[in-house]
Amino acid sequence: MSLLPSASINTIARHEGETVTLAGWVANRTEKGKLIFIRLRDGTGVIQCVVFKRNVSDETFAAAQRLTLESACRITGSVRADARAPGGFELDVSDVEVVQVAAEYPITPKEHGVEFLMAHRHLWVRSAKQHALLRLRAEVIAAAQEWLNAQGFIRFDTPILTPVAAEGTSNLFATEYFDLGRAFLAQTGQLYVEAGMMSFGKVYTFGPTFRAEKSKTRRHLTEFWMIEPEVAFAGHEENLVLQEQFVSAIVQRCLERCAAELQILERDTTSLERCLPPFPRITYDDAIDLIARRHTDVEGCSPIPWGEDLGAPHETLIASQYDRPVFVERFPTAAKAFYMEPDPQRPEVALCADLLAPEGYGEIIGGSQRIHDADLLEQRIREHGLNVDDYQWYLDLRRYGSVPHSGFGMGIERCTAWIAGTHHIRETIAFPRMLYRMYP
RNA sequence: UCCCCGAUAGCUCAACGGUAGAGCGGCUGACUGUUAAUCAGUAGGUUCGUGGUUCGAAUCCACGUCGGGGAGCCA
Repeated sequence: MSLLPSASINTIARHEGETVTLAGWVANRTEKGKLIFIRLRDGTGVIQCVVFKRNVSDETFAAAQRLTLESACRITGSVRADARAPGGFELDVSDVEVVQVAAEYPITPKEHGVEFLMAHRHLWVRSAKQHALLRLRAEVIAAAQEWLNAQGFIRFDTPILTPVAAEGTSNLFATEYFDLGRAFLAQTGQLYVEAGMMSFGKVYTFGPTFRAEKSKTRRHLTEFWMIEPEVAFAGHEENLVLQEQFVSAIVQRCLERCAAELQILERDTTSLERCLPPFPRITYDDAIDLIARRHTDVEGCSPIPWGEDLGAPHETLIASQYDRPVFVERFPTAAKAFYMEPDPQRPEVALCADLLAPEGYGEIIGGSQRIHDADLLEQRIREHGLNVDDYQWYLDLRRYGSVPHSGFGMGIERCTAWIAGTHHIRETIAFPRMLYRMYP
C-alpha cells in the first residue's frame, strides 16, 4: 500500500470538505491541554492540523503528543476553511500516523548565527525562508532554460574537467588526471560552447563553474552555476538586446510564478516590475567621468584612472544611478579577457559589457563579442602570455568558417540573490562552497 | 594575501580584574483556538586552545585555531 499523501498543501483549497491524508514533517507544534495544533510541512506548503482529544482515539491523541519538531508523520483529517488558521484552511484531524519521531531539532524558530546555520545547512534548507530562496533559484533556472529553448537555442554541455585555463590567469582548482598530468575544473564553459555555436548557431551551456580565488565577500562562491549563451553572426549590439530580453523574461516569470516565495522573502517587487527592456547603457569612459564626479556618494569609492577595472564600490555607484539593470560597455581591451573583439573604431576598448543589477547586487552578467579573426586571436593569446599550442582547437574555430559571434555568462546565484533581495549569495545555493567552508 | 571584528549553557547573548547569569530551546506539570502560545517547576558550564601578568583572569597580554565583515579578482 502506498504511503504517498492523497493531497498536497499548496492545492488544499480544492479539497475543502473532503477527508485527505497528508504526509510531511512537523514545522511547529503547540499543545493546549485537550487541543494540539500541528503545523505540517509537506514541501509544497504549511497547513495547521488541529487535534481535539474528544474527536480522536486515545492512541491518535498520544501519537500527536509524541510528535517533536521535524518529526515525520501522515495525518488524516477533513479540510475546512477557518479564518483563525494561517493560510485560511486547516485540517480537522481524525488520525495521526507517526513515521519517525525526530531527535531534538537544533534549528529553532528563534535566531541563530551564520556559523551555526551554515554548519546545519542540510537542515536549514527546510526553513521557510531558505525553502523560498531555493524554490526561487529553481524558477530562475527553469525560466532561463525554457526562454532560451523557446528562442531556438540548443543546450550544449561543456566539460568540467579541462586541460588548461580557459581564461588564463585566474586561480583554478587542479586535480590529478591519470597519466595525462593535471586537469582543471572549468571556470567557464565559454570557449567550448563556441564550438557548439559553430555547429548549431544558437547554443547555451549550463553547469557548475569553479574559481579558486581567495574571495571572501557576499558576492563570491568557489563553486557557482552559470548559464552561457553564444550566438553566431551576433554582434555587440545584438548581444546586449538578447541579454536585456533574457533577464527581463526571467524576472517577469519569477514575479508571476513565485509571488508567494517573494512575499516570504519580504521582497519589495516594485523595482523588479520595472525590469523591462531596454536597459540603460553607460560606456566605461562615461563611467570613469561619473566616478570622478560622484565618488563621494559611496563609501570606499575612489576615482580611478582610465584603463583600470571597476571595483565593487564603483559598480554600486553606477548601479545607484538607475532604476533597472544597467550595461557598462566598452571596457579597456587591456583589462579584459583575451578573446574579446576590439572596437573597430577604437581598438583600445573591447566590444564587451557587464550588466549590473540595481540596488547594489553587483555584476550579474559579463559578455562580449568574440574575436573571429584567427591571426588577431593568436596575437592576443600570445600577448596574454598563454601557450598558443593549448588553444589550437579554439583557433580552429576561426580557421573553418569563422563568423562574428557573441555571448555572455549569467551567474545563477547572483541573479537569484538580486531577485530575492538576499544580502549574501551563499543562501541562493543549497550547499555553498566558500573559501573557509566545505561542510556539509 | 591584506585590513577590521568576534569565540561564555543546545541556540542568541550578558557579566569588562573579585561567587558564571538571562531569554529561547529541552524535560515535568496545568490549560478546548494556539500562530515564536501562556503560566509554574527543573536539568544544563573544560568561559576555543596554549602560555604569560596578577593575591585573584571569562575579563588584561602574546601566540595559535576556528568563524564573521570587507578589499583585490570576478559571475
